Amino acid sequence: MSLRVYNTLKGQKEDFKPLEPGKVKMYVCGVTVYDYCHIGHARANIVFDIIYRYLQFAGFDVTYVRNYTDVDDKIIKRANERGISSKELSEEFIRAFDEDMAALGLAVPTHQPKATEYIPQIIEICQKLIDKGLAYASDGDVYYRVGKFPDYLKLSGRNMDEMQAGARIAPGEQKHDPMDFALWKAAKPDEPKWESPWGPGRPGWHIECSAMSSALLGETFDIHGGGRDLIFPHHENEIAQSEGASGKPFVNYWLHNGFVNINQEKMSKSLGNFFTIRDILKRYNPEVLRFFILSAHYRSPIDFSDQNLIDAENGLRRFYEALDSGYEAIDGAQGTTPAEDGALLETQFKAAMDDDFNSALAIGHLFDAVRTVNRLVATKKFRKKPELVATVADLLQKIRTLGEVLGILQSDPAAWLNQQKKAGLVDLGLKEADIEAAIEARLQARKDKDYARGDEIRDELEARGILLLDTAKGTTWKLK
RNA sequence: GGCCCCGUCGCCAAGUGGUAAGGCAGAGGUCUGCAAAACCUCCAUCACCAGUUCGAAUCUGGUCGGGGCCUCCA
Repeated sequence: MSLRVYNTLKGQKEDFKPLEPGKVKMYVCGVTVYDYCHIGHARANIVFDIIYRYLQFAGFDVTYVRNYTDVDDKIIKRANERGISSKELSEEFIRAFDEDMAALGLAVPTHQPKATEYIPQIIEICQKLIDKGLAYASDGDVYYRVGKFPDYLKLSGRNMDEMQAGARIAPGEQKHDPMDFALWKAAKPDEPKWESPWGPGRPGWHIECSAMSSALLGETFDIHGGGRDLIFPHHENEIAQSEGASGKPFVNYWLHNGFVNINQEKMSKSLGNFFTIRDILKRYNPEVLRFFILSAHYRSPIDFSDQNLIDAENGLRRFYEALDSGYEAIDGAQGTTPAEDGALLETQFKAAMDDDFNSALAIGHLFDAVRTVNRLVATKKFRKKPELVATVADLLQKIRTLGEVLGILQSDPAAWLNQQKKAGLVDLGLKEADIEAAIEARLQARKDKDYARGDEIRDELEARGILLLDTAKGTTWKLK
């Protein structure tokens, strides 16, 4: 089974063949750093995180580049509003971004370039495009002459005539044609600026990705990713810039993740219905958010709601409870003997991920493995059956290894469950000591065969959201 | 208006020609003093209509419904 990916450029799934066998060069558009990241950013970054992880798991040597766009109209505007420099503002939000991504457990990319560190390369591309007649300087600005690039709109599948109907030239722009776009913008007063052959100015909107990707990955590379909304104009323009300048194919596989919706509607700042990652992590474990996102295919829209996150939390709990009881049951036994069930799980997992990174299907297979573990552990005289213990040990090992590819199931099971319980207690306004005291009281009542009193205590706790569990090792509790 | 996507069990969600994964919820059972968890069993013909095909959730056309891009956006 080999990897297949959906390529936006072709509109279909294709066999994935890297330029250089065994190596993958991947670029993903990062964020413009002027505000806190929202859950849409979380999805995009988590999705490409697991693509990065899976490619490595599949044996590729991956170079992963994710940029920071730290010069931009929105940054300038926001910095001016706050009376600080663009640099101060962008540095603040780069830190915030890094914190958020770390909280979400993302692997760190190979390179994380900043646009402002690539100004010379940006100017070079602009010059090359001017030399080739694909761009022109106009009153300190530089614009891309879209009409000179025949492949324009090949990614988004649009048509020039229809696009032109809606295009217009904004006041202050010096375009020859409404469809042309800015590569370089002359600096206005109080704007960050760099010297250039066309006077002091700053990069346009799309050029930095062309510059950084070619500098770090070469003129042609394997994978370019980002959200669907970047297909036009951002990625379309990147293609025009990069292929225009180099005369070579820019990217072989374009991957785009779907949106996060709120109540079936796109989340957006203009609608005011967005949640920041920080907001979410106050209420939910980061792994819950990741699990929720990975429980749908990356190209599908996903609906964000409390109920859906609670469902995800319950699903994750099933994993951790199985891991917890499984590890306890094997009591330190190692999965030295590869078992049939474990091999099957790995085969199915790979098949799912090979099919355009179908994490939802992969998780389904992991759930199957959980049931197998639970079933075996519940077998009578389990501990006296070495072959079953070995199978469970192997399965638990596999579940964790494959979980790591998805960035989940890496916590200590008991600790994770405990942390969930404690977080829930705070919500319920209860203290652990009170519960322990109630358990003691009930234990005494049961010793005295006063089951009525015992049940009464249990019912009282249940009414407050706590379930008591009688196990072989004593009474524990969990959130209802 | 142009381009594009989606509509699968009560909910979430896989499944692009071969007869519907998985999770949650629900029903019955095993276990339990009673419970909980776990396990076992059960629980959908895929918005609608018409085609293509030996065979369609999967292909084609149409209808209805929802969403996205075309302006900053993951």
